[in-house]
Amino acid sequence: MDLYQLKTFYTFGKVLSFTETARILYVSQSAISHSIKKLEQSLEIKLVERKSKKLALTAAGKELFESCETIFFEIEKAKENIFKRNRNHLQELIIGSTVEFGTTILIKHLKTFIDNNKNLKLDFIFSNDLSRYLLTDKVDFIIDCKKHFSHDIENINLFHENYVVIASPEFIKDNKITQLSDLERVPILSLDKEGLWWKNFLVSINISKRPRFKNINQISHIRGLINGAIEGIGVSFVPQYTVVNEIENNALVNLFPELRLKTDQFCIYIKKKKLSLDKNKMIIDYLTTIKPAEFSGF
Amino acid sequence: MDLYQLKTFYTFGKVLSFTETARILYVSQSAISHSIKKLEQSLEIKLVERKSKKLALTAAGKELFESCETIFFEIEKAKENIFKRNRNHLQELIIGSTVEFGTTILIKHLKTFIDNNKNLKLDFIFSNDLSRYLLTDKVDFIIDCKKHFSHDIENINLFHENYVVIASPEFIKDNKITQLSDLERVPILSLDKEGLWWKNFLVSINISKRPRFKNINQISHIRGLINGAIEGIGVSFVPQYTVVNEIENNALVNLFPELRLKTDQFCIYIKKKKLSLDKNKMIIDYLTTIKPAEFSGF
DNA sequence: AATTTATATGAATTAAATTCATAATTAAAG
DNA sequence: CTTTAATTATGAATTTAATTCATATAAATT
Repeated sequence: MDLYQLKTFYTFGKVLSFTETARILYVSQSAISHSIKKLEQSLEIKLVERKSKKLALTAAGKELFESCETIFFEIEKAKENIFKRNRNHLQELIIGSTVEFGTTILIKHLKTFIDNNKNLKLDFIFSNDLSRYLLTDKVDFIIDCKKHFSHDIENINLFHENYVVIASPEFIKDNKITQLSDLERVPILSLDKEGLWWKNFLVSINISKRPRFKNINQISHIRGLINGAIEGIGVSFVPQYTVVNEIENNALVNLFPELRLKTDQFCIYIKKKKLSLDKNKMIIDYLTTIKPAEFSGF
Repeated sequence: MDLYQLKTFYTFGKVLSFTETARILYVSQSAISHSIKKLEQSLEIKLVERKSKKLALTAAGKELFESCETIFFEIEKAKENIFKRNRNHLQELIIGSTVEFGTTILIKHLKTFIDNNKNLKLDFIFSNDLSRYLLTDKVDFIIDCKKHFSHDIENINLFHENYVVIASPEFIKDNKITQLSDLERVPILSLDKEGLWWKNFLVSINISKRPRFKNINQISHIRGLINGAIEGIGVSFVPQYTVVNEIENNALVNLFPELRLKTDQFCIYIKKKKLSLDKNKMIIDYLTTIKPAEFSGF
């Protein structure tokens, strides 16, 4: 069993595409095709189901892939052990997180950690579609409000994210917004066209009182939603921590502070095996000692 | 971390010699030297202590070697898993055992097992110095009367080996051997020159009655000791199971059947990790259900 | 001191993986 | 229902990297 063919197969198993595997490993698609074929020949068993253009692992392939998870993790661990002895070697740790949380709250709270762990190089990938980063090991772990359930993924609660409905004081005055039903006649700013972004708001309100938005404007970034509200374009719905300052400055007003809106649970999601790596232990220890309230912006 | 350099390092770690590693991997000594050097360079750490001609692992080297044990065992396991799906693939299992026990008793008892496990190819290495076969993974496990203690080696008791003092009826008559002290004036046949082979005999006898051999003849194989006794060259000391037939035929006589001689404990010694491999489980299960008495030749 | 045995090293060689160029296949788009 | 774009397969050419060769160096053994 050739170890490099195995490595190629493992990478392929995560993405199920030869072209993508080639990109990840910085080689040509042809190399991947040759490599996997040779592995199959040497083991005398089909690992990849090539029906049409869509590729999938065979039963044997799935089994071998599971073994690969262990094998390559052990290699990873061995590397960490060796590098720990190497004073001048920087360990690398890559965190994936949602864009807004990552760029503001996370970065802010990690300052101390980064200063105290000079032997650790922290990289960040901010995205709102974190699943594949986690599964393909492009990150060591992710911090996400979406759920990721799998037998080999551990989830660690961090905090509940509160949402607020916001608008500028002028907008509220001009449009005379005092109650929920008023939202039906003003522009609703949402990440998506359909207003699904407001889901947590809507499900928190009794169906009889729930406003039916008539006028939804899409703005595809949270910072856009915030600035849109500040400029008086409409009403926005955003995580509370993103607008703590704006509300304090009276640039924005929390429209319905009395409402108990559904919160999102932010968790760390990490492959169980990776929990045993020191670098992950350290930063997770650090993150879990931060009080939930600090994360939510208070 | 290059996986083939790692494999080379792992093999080296077992034998601590570049030349020997080269032999095992069927490459030149130069290749090993280059390979280990490159690995050290890529990890930026010394793995091998090259003081004089004798090589040893550094602390980092030992740590990496331990990791290798896990890594390459996982690969072994992965292989077994895949090959199990392959109907026409023969699994290989190599047993190491002492020469006499292996060539007679073991072979005899494994007949049924071999017949019932056609998908398993059994190989045997018979030697009286089994340690290195075990530690270098040249065998899957060994059956030995010598002790092998290590944190990662499991031992499983099989049976006690009884020894007997034997001579031909003619020899006994001619030399009028009736008591222990008679042994002092006849040729003593021993595997070694010094008569250490008779250790189990001597320690079993009170020091006051213990004979002091005057005339020791070395014969370097047990079968030689037996045939030497049959031919009337002298008195031999051998495991009981080796001469069951000869005693029955009256070719040999058990000289002091009333003595309670020290026995040797025969055990299976196997690297703990290997216990989880199916092929090993199967044969060990089989061996441990055989009654000790059957092993000792009754 | 001489001989044997073991490791180190740079250059030459060899082996094997990768790329290149292109065909074949299929999904997606118009 | 074409056309286009994207993906995999394949054999030959190329490139890369490991291995050998030839030899030096060093230590242990006789």
